[in-house]
Amino acid sequence: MSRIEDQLKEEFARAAAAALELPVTAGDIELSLSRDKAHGDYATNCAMKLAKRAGLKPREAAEKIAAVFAADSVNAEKLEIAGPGFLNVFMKHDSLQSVIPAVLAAGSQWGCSDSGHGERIMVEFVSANPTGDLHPGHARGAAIGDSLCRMMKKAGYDVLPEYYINDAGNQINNMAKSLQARYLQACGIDAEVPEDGYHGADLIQIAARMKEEEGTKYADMPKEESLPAFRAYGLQAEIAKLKADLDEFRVHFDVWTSEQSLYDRGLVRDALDVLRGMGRIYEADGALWLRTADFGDDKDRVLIKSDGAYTYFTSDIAYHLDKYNRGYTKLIDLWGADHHGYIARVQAALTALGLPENTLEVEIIQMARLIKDGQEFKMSKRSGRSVALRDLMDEAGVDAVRYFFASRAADTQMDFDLDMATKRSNENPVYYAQYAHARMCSVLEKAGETTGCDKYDLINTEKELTLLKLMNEFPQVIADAAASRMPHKMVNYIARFAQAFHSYYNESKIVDPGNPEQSAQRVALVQACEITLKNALDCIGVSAPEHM
RNA sequence: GCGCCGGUAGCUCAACUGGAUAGAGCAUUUGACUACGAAUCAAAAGGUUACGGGUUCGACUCCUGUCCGGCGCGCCA
Repeated sequence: MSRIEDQLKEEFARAAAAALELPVTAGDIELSLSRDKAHGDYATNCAMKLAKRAGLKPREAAEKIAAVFAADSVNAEKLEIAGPGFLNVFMKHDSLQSVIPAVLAAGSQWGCSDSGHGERIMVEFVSANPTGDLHPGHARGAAIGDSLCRMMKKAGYDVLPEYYINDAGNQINNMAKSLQARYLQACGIDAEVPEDGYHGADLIQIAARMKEEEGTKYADMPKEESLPAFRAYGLQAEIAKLKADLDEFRVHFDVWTSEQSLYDRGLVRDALDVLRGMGRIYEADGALWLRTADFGDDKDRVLIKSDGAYTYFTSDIAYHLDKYNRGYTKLIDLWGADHHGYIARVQAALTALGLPENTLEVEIIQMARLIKDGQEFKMSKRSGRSVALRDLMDEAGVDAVRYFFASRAADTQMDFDLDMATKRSNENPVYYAQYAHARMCSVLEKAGETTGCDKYDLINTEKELTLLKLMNEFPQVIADAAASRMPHKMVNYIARFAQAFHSYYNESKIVDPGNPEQSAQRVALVQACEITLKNALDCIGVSAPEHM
């Protein structure tokens, strides 16, 4: 897709192999956009990388490669050796210009590639317990996970986003008891939410709706007897709410898997049988243990407690085995930072099951502190006073929240400044990018219908060439962000691209009746920019408005 | 005590996974609306990359020691 970069890599590989007499492939060549125009358009450090293997000094290796590099074959103007051994390529303008018709032809598909080679990947994320509202940490995971899935699809992976519903554990009983208390309160009966229950406001609303729909018939029942009804009602209400909130947040899951269903379908028992057959489990202290310590965990872990109940760990093993058995060779899990201690034991369990190394890849989503009025906004489980995803969406809007969460690397703690996110002004970076898009649309509107040009030889100012290079880079940026699981790289790209366009816009008159040929070419350039920026924003699920 | 993540400009964060002079936004200062949208642009200022040692052509990045912050270490989920 990124024709120029691929061609350059191949030519460098050929030249290096011939000059240094080493086996070098295009995959070994790192190519980067030069930041300083004195360093040309593209640069590679391959001479320095290969020098040691060739037994040469970096500079000597660079000279040898440069001597056999065929600049003409890749439409390059010239090649220069610089600094300790960098090879800088200066491209002919027409090779950069050719990106414009490529973008116009590809349209909404521009940026897609097959760099993922159709690899089957399941991405499991959010997976919050159905016991309350989604908090900022979940929102961060949702924004990152969904952006990742969007980009992996564009980069040619066969990706499946999935949500795991923890509907089988004690926490559901606690939720049921809490809902029961709220229901009784709604019926005017004195009742208290248990100490270890859920105190969030959402259960008050659910209780009110339950009373409305089913009346007060549970008020007179013994608590034990009515509990299953609260459990069932609460579960479906919480799950429906999760789906609605995530839907509004533009986060989509192809599959929702229920933990309880793993038991119902016998998958937990099956997984246990497999482990038993492999001799990985033993009994001690009345419980059943898995030998995770043999596979890198600190100690062995309990699968069945002495009271006969399964642990969460056991169903989780069954779940991951099921994912694998469904044909996914790569399993990506996004977990909150407070679960990082759990990684070693799950990895150990999968190794014990005989799954290939590195089948499971856990990405840790670090905490997000909420800053309001310049101070940290702490949330309290007890009072149920906390900020939910819904609050964030209401206050700041989906675009701003998604953009902000996607803009930071997942594994670093971050502050979410509500005051800034709420501002609909230039202090908020998402508007900068969206405004660039609106401006492009505005220009195109003024220009009227366009069909592109035969050539783009008049697109050659410095700022125009910058835009061309950025567009050339786009498919590679998606592929990189997907492969490295770093959606924030796309946000960086968006910011750079918007900046380049704003700068160009202020410098140049685009629609100019007095200069029809140049005008037509520039309009086509803007059209290609609009497609690129829109597709880039789509990678992180942010809208590209035509007017603001 | 052990483990994981982090410490970069006044603040919030980047840095193409070892590359050239460490970059953006906000805040501060200066200039630009009689051109397609000023939610913009142009420019200035701001740094011993927590601290020491090591590895090499080259270190914010890798190794090692110390200090600081967050999180985790259950027959909970």
